[in-house]
Amino acid sequence: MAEKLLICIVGPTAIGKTNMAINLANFYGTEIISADSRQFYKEISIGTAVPSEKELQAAKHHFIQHKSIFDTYSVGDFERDAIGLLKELFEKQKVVIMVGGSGLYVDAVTKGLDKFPSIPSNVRHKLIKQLENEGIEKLQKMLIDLDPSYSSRVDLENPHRVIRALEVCLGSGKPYSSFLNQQKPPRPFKSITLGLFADRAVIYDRIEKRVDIMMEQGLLQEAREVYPHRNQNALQTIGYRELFNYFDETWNLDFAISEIKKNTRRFAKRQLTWFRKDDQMLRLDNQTATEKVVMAINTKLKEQPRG
RNA sequence: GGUGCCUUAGCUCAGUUGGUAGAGCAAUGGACUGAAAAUCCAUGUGUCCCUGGUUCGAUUCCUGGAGGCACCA
Repeated sequence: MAEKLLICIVGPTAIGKTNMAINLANFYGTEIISADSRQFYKEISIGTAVPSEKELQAAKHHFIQHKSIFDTYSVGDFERDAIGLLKELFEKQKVVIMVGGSGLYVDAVTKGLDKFPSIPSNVRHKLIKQLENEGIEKLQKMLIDLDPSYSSRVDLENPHRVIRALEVCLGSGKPYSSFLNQQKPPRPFKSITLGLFADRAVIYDRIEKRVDIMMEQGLLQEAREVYPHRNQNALQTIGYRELFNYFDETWNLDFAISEIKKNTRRFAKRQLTWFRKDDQMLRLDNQTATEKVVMAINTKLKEQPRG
């Protein structure tokens, strides 16, 4: 059986990933897996730049708006679902496209996460309460005690990191670090990653224009509909949080919009930091024509038989 | 046309009794294995408008210009 290939398209927000994915999917006659941690949720579409109706018809997409903001859906869930779907798709396809700006989610599919036991959600809730009431120092001490090895490596100032490690320690009775670096079974496909890039000024310009377009498309109304549920994790999302502050009357609308633009720029910068460290990536200008992209992929596959 | 005030980082401004400068915001670099569009760490980037003078030394004082604002004509 010929080897299966997953083509991943990554890059900062608003760079043109959706369009590239559709063009490649059509070229290979295949389907698209979305690896975008916010496009999963059906209640939020304008602010997450979900592909348009027309784009969704141009190629079959998966993991777009298949969840609700009331569901909890983690990277681990996504990894499991995506690998399951890929198994099906590769039965009829030689090539599948994956596209998304969430670097961790892309890595979960291509490289795999270590297996962790599932932890009851009340463990985390307790830790969050403890953080609020007693501060981070208490949690830092607990982690140093329960997992000295990991505590010497982790960013102890980062509450999310500390709480995650602690919930595993407390929920499993074993150190968080004991679950890391497991032998992972190799994926039954090879993958190649295309990184789309452009000058920073170009990216920022595209971001600003896209935010204006989102507002014209009715982002305000969409945000207002989910406003009562603002504490849901899925709504800790750029474009919604800022408008919630406007609904609160703590910000005026113009300021909220400029904050959306600023926070999107910073998000794009973080994405660039993440993707920059992948030295296997095939880096492409965001305007590269499809035929040239395909040629670049073929060249890359020849020079690097294993992926 | 006259008088007064202003010109310093991308922006708004502070400051140096003469020893080449610093805040806020913006920005930049980085970390990150089940919250990841989240979360966290670090960083001052500069013809101090131009010109000539005084001075060991001028962004600072003086001359002349340019631009801006205000008031008077």
